[in-house]
Formats: sequence, structure tokens, C-alpha cells
Amino acid sequence: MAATLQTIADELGVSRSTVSNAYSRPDQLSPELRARILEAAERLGYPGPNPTARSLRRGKVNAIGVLLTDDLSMAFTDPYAVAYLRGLAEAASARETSLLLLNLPEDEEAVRRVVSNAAVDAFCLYCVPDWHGALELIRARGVPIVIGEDPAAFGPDAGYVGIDERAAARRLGEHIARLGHRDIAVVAHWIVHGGVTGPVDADPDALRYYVTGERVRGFRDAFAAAGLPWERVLLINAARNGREEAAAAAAHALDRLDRATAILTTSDVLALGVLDALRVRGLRPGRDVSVTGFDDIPEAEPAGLTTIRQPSVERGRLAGEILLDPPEDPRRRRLTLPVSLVVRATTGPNPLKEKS
Amino acid sequence: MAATLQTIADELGVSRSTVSNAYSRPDQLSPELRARILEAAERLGYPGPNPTARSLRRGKVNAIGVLLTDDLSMAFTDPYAVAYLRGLAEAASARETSLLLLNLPEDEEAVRRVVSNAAVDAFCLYCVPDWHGALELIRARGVPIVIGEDPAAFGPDAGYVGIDERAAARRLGEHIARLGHRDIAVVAHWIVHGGVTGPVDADPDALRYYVTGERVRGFRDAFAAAGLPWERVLLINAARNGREEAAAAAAHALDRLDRATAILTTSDVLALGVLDALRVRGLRPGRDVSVTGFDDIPEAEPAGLTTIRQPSVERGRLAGEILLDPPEDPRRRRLTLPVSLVVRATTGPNPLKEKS
DNA sequence: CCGGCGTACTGTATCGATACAGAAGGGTTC
DNA sequence: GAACCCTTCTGTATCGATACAGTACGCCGG
Repeated sequence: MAATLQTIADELGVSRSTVSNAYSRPDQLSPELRARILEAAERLGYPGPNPTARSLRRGKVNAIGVLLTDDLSMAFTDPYAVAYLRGLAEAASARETSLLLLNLPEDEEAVRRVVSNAAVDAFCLYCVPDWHGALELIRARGVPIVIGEDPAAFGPDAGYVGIDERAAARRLGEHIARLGHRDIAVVAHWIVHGGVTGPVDADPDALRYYVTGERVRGFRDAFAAAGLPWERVLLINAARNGREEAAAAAAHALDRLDRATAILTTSDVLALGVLDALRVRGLRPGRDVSVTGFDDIPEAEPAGLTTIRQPSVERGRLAGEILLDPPEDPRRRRLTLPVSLVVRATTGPNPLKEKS
Repeated sequence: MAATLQTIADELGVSRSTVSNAYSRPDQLSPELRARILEAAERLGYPGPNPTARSLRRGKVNAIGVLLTDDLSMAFTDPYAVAYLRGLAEAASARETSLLLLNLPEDEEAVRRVVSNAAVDAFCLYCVPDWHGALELIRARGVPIVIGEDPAAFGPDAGYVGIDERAAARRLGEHIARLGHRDIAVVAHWIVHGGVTGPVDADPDALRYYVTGERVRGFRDAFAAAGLPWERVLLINAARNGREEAAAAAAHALDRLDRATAILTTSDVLALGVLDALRVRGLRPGRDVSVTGFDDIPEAEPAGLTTIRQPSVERGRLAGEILLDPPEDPRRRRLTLPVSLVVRATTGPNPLKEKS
């Protein structure tokens, strides 16, 4: 049988509490006794207090749950998500807390088991579709939570670290409108859940995925202000937030007579895919076709991508801090961070301007 | 106070065991009673059995610990590592097991606390420097472990899923030697721990980081067989496994009169960085300078990179399976997977061949 | 009418630790 | 020398569940 605290206590004829103190509160016993205890532990192969038992008693497990969907694709493939995760991990690590990655299965019942079995002190949600059933389960558990998306989704108890998605997207739209573009396509991820890559006819006010919805609505706001009817905009769904999907989506805007002169996307990854599609066709970004991204991932700069810079690492870091050191002031648990428009080479004036 | 099993039991006047069974063994009680119990739980806001208590009693936490160093850079930045992690997550997820990411601090004592406090059933090690103090702690805990690197590091108790690093690297070296190259540089990560980016004078037999060591020795094997003295090879350390570092490292081989005609690297990420360095200087990969990678990450193909293809996702998946469903046969807990040489456009004959 | 069996539930021991109140003993203070 | 304190250790209750043996009871065949 494996050694426990009691094993060591019996070996030395001291009490179990004392052995526990040797590990957890060294100031509660004499250095000599502590040394003897640690020596005996070493000798008997006792690996230190059982983490699970300790967690049960202390009521704390030093872990934050992070929900991931599908094959982790969103979470690790998109540099934005990686940056967010890094920030979260930094904040957690500084408090000796780990991240428990919960890969959500398809099966509803399995999701229930996974979420309610997860030994965590708190949950952090990012890149999770807001219609996912796991959210209700988390609410039922009553543990602290910070979300990165729809601030209304969880009610006021949840922390929130986000940006004004809609206003940010609007700035991109305004930039494009100001450059005189009128034939515009929008490539977005998860316009329709489980959909395929291709043009869709969707009402921006009815999109289910919050982030995409807000960004698309932001584009529309800008176009409306510029007198551009939304009906002229070609909306294309990308089945995954991936470069290949975006390139495939862009084809629908590029391979037609009334080719779009501007393609807006809802993420830099998608924008890079659109740039791939341009390259294949010998089209020059910023000259023949303007392209915008969103996030300002590291790859955006070398690609000359016009985009919105958002503090990705910071979002993760703040989420972690709010969970682990909740500020007294509730207002400081709901943060909207600033963003900035970064204009680079992939956007330029509408080449067809003289015609219109 | 929060509701527990007992709360529900008291409410309905049944025993605690029965309530427990309602959640964990539905076949042990009548459907009617179970329905009443779940209804009462709902009503009293009981979120289901406490995961920590359950884990303690069951002796199982449904989590695999994954050690990460530094700022997660290795783990998420390198597509190889992401692929590995994805495989691991797949295997874990299929068994309703989660991954606990342990971000190891610098401080020795903090590492001890983090590792021994981690509630996990097993550990999976990848991309962890084999000199790290955490390894000894894990061994002390006595939980199952699978390693992805030095098969000898943990003794025969540890599972192992790896490749023959040395033989694989040798194939790259042979390929380069066969193309007639004689002015060769090797860009490798962690040749020296905590070192800076730049040429180093290191004995291949004395490298501490297993993976780098084996790959460099594999290169040497090939060159030795081709009659190329190892002293002619310029060995350059990259402080991190990153594109920028590799570009900086490559500068040491490119910005000199006796420019290298071939640069071998220990990972595709490094190789892509070397290609960046070529591009800046107007050098043509495969013509002016040959470049090889290692791993065959998705980006390798579009870049035309000659490399070794290894089954990254598979490595992670098998590691997870060995941990969660250990095969009876010990031989099936130590796997060496096959690799293949993928020749693409970044390697070609030595352009200086006529001179020699 | 009785033994045997299956179903539905109960009761107690246990998982491995920590919290906290308290006791023993030595040293100070007045 | 009594009162008090501090250090060092002990003992018990507790964290919230699950395992397993046991009980009660209805039903069946003989």
C-alpha cells in the first residue's frame, strides 16, 4: 500500500498533524523534527501530501478550467488564441495555479460528465460558441467565471474581459469605405454553425456567435454611415477559422466578373488565407483588392496586413487575475480594453474608383 | 453553506448512498426515486457530486499532467508541439480525461509545489529539457508517465513514444552530403542551455538536450560516412526554437566569405527562419543555399522545405493511450515510430561543386 | 409454508489530508 | 512562586463523496 501521512507518523511515533505541518507549515515544528520527518518520508518513499486529499480539505484545487471545442483547432491554431492562453497561463502560473483543458465531446451527456467532474476553482471561457450547453452546466456549478465574449451571456456575476467588438469592426469598415470601395465581401467564421464554406444570406442581427455577429454588425454600421447598402455586401461563411477555409471562401468573391475590391474578415488568420487566394490569382493586395484582418497576430505585420490590434495576451492575463484575485470593486471585474486600427499595405484606394 | 449529498438525502429522507447512486450508478435505484432526487437537487441548487471528493474516494482524477516550461513558447508556438498536444488531447478526450497544463516556474521550490500539488493520474512529458528538476519529482510521485524523448531517461517503467532521432537526422545529413555540399552549418536549439544565439564550439557527444543531441549526432554520422570532417561544420545555437532566432543564427553562416552552401536545422520552425534569412539576402533556397528542417509541419510543404516527416499527432495520441489504457505487453508501452525523408525544393546540388 | 433469489435501499468504513482547539513543558516577569 | 506566554506538539472533527456488506421485502417454485 502507498505511504500516507499516517505511515510516516507511525514510523516516528509522532502525530499525523505534525507530519502534515512538516510539509504545509514548517514554522509549526522544530527544524530538527521536520528534518527527521522528511528523512523518514524519503526513506519510505512517501511522495508528499496527496494533492486530491489536500484539495478536498482546503477547498481549493489550484486549477482554472478552460473549455475547448472540437479538436482544439480554435484554441491552438489561431495565434490570437495562443496569445490569450499565454496571458492566462502567466497569471495562473504566478499564483501556482494550473490550467485544466477540457476538450468538450460532441455527446451532450459526456459534456455534462466532463464539466461537472472537472476539479477546478474557476472557469475561463474563450472562443466557445455561446450556444454551447456547457455554459449552463458551469453556471449550475456556481464557480467563478470570466468570459471573453458576449458580456451579457452570463449575467453580472461573471467577470468579463473583452473589447468593443462592434466599434472596432466599424473602424475597419470606415477605413475601407473611406478608400472608396463599393464592391465588398466579408469573410467570417461561424456565421452559421456547422455550415459550409460559401456565400450565405444571413441577417447580421441574427447571428448566433457573438464575436462574429458584433464584428459583422460593426462593418454594417460603417457601410450604412457611408451610404453603402448592406445588400451590396457579399457575406461568405468560413466553416473553420483557418487559412485554407478563408482562401476557399475568398474564391467566391474573386472568381466573378464583379470582383470585390475589398474583402473584410473577422480574423487575421482568415485574412492571411484571403491573401493566399489573391497570390494564387496574381492579384496585388492593397492595389487590386484590399484586405483587412482582426487581432494583429504576429504574422500580420510581415504580411503588411491592415487590422485591428487588440491586447490578446493582456486579455488572458486579466482574465486570470480577475479569477484568482477578484477585485473588490465589481466594476473592475468587467473590463473593456482599448484597441487600435493598424493600417498597413493590404488596404488601398478602390482601383475602380474612376468608373463610379 | 453549499449543498452536499447529505443535504439532498435529508430533504427526501433517504440515505446519502442512495443520492450518490442516483448520480453514479443509476441502475442501483428505481427510476422514480432517482427522478425525485434529481428534482430535489435541482431545487436546492446542488450541482452534483463534488469532483474533488469523488476523485479522492475513487482514487482517480481523470487528468493527465503536461509539463510546460517558460512562457509556453515551445508548447504552442511550434506547430509540431501543437500537433502532439492535439493527439494527446484526442486520446484523453475519448476517455473523458482532461489535460492539466503545468507551467513550471523558475524557482526550484515553486516547481516542487506545483508538481507535487498537481492532481493528475499520470504525466506526459514532451519538449521538456531532460535536465529539469521536475523529472525527479515526478518519479518520486510514482504515477505512470510517458516520455517523448530520451528513452533511457526514466528507466524502463516509463512509457515511451518516440522516433529514432539520430537515424532520422542521419538521413538528412546523407541527403546533403550526396548533393555534394561541403560548407555546412547546423542551426540547433538548446545546444547550450540558457545560451545566446550564435556559433558554439560544442562536442556533439556532450549535448545535454537529448533531441538536439541525437539529431546533431545523426548529422555527424552522415558526414563522417561521407568523409566530411566534423570540424568543418559550423554549429550555431538558437536561443529559442523560433523563426527569428533561426534567422539570426543563420546570419552567422551566411554573412561570411566562405558562406555555407547547406544549412541543416533541428526543426522546421528553425528552417523557416533560415529561409527568411535567405530571402532577405536575395539567396535562392535549393540553389544558392540548401536548407533542411525536421518534423514536416504543415507550413513545410508550401515552403518547399526538405525535411523529415514524423507522425506528430500520432505520437501524442499513442502517449495518451499508453497512459490511459496501458497495454499488458510492456513492449507495447515503448514505441519507436517510423519517419520518412521528404525531399522538396529547398535542397539541391552544391553550387560550388565545380570548384572542389 | 418455506427456502432461495433479485431488487431497492441503508449504514458504516474509508479515501488522505488540514483546521483548530488544547496540552505539555520551559522560560519570563513581577 | 504565581501568572503568563511562547514554542512545540497532539487529538479530534471535518472536507464530500464512494465501496461494500448488509437488511428488508416481494415474488417464485416446490
